[in-house]
Amino acid sequence: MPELPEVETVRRGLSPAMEGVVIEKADVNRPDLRWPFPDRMVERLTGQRVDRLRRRSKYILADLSSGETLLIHLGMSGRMTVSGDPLGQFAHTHPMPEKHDHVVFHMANGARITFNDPRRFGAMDLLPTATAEDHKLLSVLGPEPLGNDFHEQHLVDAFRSKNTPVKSALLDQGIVAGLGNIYVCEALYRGRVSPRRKAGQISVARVAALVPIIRQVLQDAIDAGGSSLRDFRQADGELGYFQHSFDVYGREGAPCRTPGCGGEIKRITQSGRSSFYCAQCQR
DNA sequence: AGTGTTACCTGTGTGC
DNA sequence: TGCACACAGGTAACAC
Repeated sequence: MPELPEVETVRRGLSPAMEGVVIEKADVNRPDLRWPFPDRMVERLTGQRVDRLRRRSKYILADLSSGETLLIHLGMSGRMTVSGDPLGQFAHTHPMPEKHDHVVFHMANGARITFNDPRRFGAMDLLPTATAEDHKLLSVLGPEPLGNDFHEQHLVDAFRSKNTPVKSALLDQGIVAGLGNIYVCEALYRGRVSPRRKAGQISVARVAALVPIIRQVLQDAIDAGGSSLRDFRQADGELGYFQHSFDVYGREGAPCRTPGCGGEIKRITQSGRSSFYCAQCQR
């Protein structure tokens, strides 16, 4: 489950194989992922040109020439990989079909895009492009963390009356859209804020400081091609590299990297998820 | 209303 | 090797 940087990495990888290209055929190999696929999905995709691939939070949006948009979510374990395009940018030969290859797009340029998702927490839907932001999954989202609507005042206002731990607040997609467990941990470490602190109890200055930190963490991860843990692959099947840059995530028991801190990274559970942090320098 | 917990799935790693 | 168990990047539906 890719968070925003991983989804953006996938989108960029798919773009040269899909944008401006007609979907010649779509294989839909099961009736559902997390939810049932939309009615007549194969018919509504076949013959449509992908005019643009966009991203909103962790969703990939493919605007089709029919006036509909294909919404794709990778859930926890979803992958989309490209094979066999005629430009030779990707692997030349198509791989053998694998278990959990739920949807396959056969593009008119010879590329094949395979959606594989073992846990099936992913989703796909078709919606009118003109009113895409009204879709129930998108209408509840807060601002894009890398966009202009995510600014210091927004986060200060969102946190002001929150009695919940800042960890939960930053995971709340209605406050800011696209962060997940990893990047929240990393951003709080860089901001020296304890994940246990109540959001409404942090000083305005420290909340404001989190905004550029969040942007930077995400941008650093995008620049590294995302993080590859168990499941994530870029669209060309390559690994991302940002996992080597984690300061706290997955580093339970390891020394804190803050110069002179001397603390040790701890793991605690907050609302069912692991939080990694240094209790010494994150307050 | 706001907040925490559970459930949806399969795969993998660990310890016995 | 086999087995049980904990855990995994998300999010919606619950139960307070």
